[in-house]
Amino acid sequence: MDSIGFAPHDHSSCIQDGIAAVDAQCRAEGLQFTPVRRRVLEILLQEHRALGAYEILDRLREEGLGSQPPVAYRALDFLVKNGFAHKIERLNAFIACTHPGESHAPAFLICRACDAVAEAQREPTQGQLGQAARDAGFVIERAVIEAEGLCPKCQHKSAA
Amino acid sequence: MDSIGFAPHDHSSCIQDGIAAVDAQCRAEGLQFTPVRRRVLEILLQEHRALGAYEILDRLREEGLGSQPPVAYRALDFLVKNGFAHKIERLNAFIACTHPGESHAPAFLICRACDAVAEAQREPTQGQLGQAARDAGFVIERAVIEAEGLCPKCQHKSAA
DNA sequence: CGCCCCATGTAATTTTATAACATCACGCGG
DNA sequence: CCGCGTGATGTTATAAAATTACATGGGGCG
Ligand SMILES: [Zn+2]
Ligand SMILES: [Zn+2]
Ligand SMILES: [Zn+2]
Ligand SMILES: [Zn+2]
Repeated sequence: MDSIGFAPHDHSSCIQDGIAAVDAQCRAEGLQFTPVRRRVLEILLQEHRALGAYEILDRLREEGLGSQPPVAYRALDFLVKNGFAHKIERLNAFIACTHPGESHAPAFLICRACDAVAEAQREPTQGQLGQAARDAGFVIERAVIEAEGLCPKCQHKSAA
Repeated sequence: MDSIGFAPHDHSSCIQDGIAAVDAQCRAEGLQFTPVRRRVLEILLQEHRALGAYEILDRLREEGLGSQPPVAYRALDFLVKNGFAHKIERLNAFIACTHPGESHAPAFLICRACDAVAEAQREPTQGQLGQAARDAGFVIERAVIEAEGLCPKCQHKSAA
């Protein structure tokens, strides 16, 4: 289970690679990667933090790409449904996927101080949750795994 | 990691025992288990499913116990803060705790067909999530673990 | 062209949650 | 008993998040 997002990195390639990967996958699957959808993904990719739908909508509005809530929600629905973005339930907010195209059982580490969010990959059926489900005879179709706490950077700050 | 909620059981004792346990803990810790708070907990205990704040508010209103949103939200805040109830982020709804008083790192199994919710206890620092956090240098303070799927009963129904 | 399918534009509304301020009850020191 | 602080409630208003419903537009295809 690896995780990115707290470490320094070439962030412009996050954006370029993210768009490129999604663009490729859309072509492959016959999905329409329209201007609004592309722009919303770009906006999300610019941050390693979660943005609220209305925060995204504000940016779209500034650019003349749409001004009513459904515009943002529809683009986000598309991205989430196809695994290009994720909703962080705890925050009512959305984040670009850092592993687009891959299989997908994400978990999130959310820093309460700087709002950074890292995405980690899990093995769905393994671990405590999978075991608890088997014990209960429950079949998991989808799981929300969101941890809140302090990222390495903010731990050092608060220790000072 | 055990879980209750999907199995048949003496449900009236769920309610009585739940109230009694919380009542005892409030006495012990000097917390005020007021009528509204007690009634909200009773309402939650009557179901092994999550209720929205406004759903609870409706019942309070019928009983003349309060009619504005803050009444319900304040009672729920109290219950959640003290570990007597939990918020299910995925549903924007609340559920009574089935292990009041105990240490508390809950995970939830939510049936999408019948809305039943089971609460399981986890070991916070163990498992995949704990490992991912350690790898990333992240310190978890709180985790939201919510699995969605089919409970045993509803699997049989849908198989038919 | 006429049609379907999908994406988009827009208005209105619903659902969820909080802010702000007034009031009340209880306990405690003076 | 009074005055005061603290915490719970009552009430109004508003904010924030999400959806419903209906109108419009553009591309592919027979
Ligand atoms: Zn980056
Ligand atoms: Zn941080
Ligand atoms: Zn029960
Ligand atoms: Zn079920």
